Amino acid sequence: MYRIGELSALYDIKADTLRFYEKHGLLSPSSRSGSGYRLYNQDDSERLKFILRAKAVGFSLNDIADLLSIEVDKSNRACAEVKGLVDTKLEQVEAKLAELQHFATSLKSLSNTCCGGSDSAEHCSILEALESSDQHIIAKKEHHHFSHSGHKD
Amino acid sequence: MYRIGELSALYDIKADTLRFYEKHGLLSPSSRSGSGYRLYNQDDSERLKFILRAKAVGFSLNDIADLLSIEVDKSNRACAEVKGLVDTKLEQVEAKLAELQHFATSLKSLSNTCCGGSDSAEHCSILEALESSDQHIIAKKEHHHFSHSGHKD
DNA sequence: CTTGACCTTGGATTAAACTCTAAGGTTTAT
DNA sequence: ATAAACCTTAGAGTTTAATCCAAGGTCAAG
Repeated sequence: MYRIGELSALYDIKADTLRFYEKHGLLSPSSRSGSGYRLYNQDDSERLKFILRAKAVGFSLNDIADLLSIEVDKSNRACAEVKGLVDTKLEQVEAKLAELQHFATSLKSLSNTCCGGSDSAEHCSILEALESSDQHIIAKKEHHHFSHSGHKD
Repeated sequence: MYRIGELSALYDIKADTLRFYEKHGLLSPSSRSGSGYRLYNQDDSERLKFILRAKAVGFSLNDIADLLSIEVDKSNRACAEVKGLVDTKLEQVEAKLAELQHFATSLKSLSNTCCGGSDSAEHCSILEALESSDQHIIAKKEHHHFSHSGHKD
């Protein structure tokens, strides 16, 4: 069991951020102490890790709320629906993956080819390195507000 | 040569966004028409594609400005410095890649294992699927304001 | 039994990244 | 030649995601 300060320290975020996520239905502590302190368990911590991961790779809190709703939604029904949601997100993730692999390749070739030592950096251009890129995968976001869960404290 | 409306249509963004990027030193049209219209060439278009790609995978405009500065910085000096910048970004990209691969794997197993048809979605939990995750790569951003290039129109 | 570091709330402020408005100039189509 | 659909600018407004503040309750150490 973590208190808000402990959990926030664990992930190097502000306690305020945790309260913010709670207010917006992303992460609620599984229990409260007698005096009302938030108490987060290991599952809560995993969920937070998930949120931060997803955020780090460019998903909005809206997107993440959608993803997390899958967990809430489980048990006996709407399995096809769930699969649909997952597959949509999977497509987005794979598009991002393709982008990133492209980046990584470009950056690597930049790092290797051009900057071997104290040589001239004549061709140090990311755009040059990327010039052979032609998938325009650039993810279009659908943005439906994520405050759809009536949490209001 | 594209005018602002053409280029923005090409990438499904607002013309305003292009002006915004210009104001913040991310992308300037290579020329102007007699009457002052912005005229973007193919290189400008490539640069924009790069910006949107980077944005889509979670880099801030600050980060992107850093990346693009590599291009500006080329020719004969500061090669080690450039390499340092590239390698830093490469680390970030690879951290994001690892995150995303994790996501993709989890989502795939979710899609395959659990949701064959109209069965129970009892185990449809992303968190369950992600439970074996233990790298806390969650990128910490350094945020130095990106309006360091004195473009002011 | 009080000091200081925690915690609570609601509401204000910030920063990044757009997005829009107002006031006006340009271009193309009828 | 004039309307519709572009373009220009400066500046205000919006959204997202925090982050801070004020007023106060809680708890462990001296």
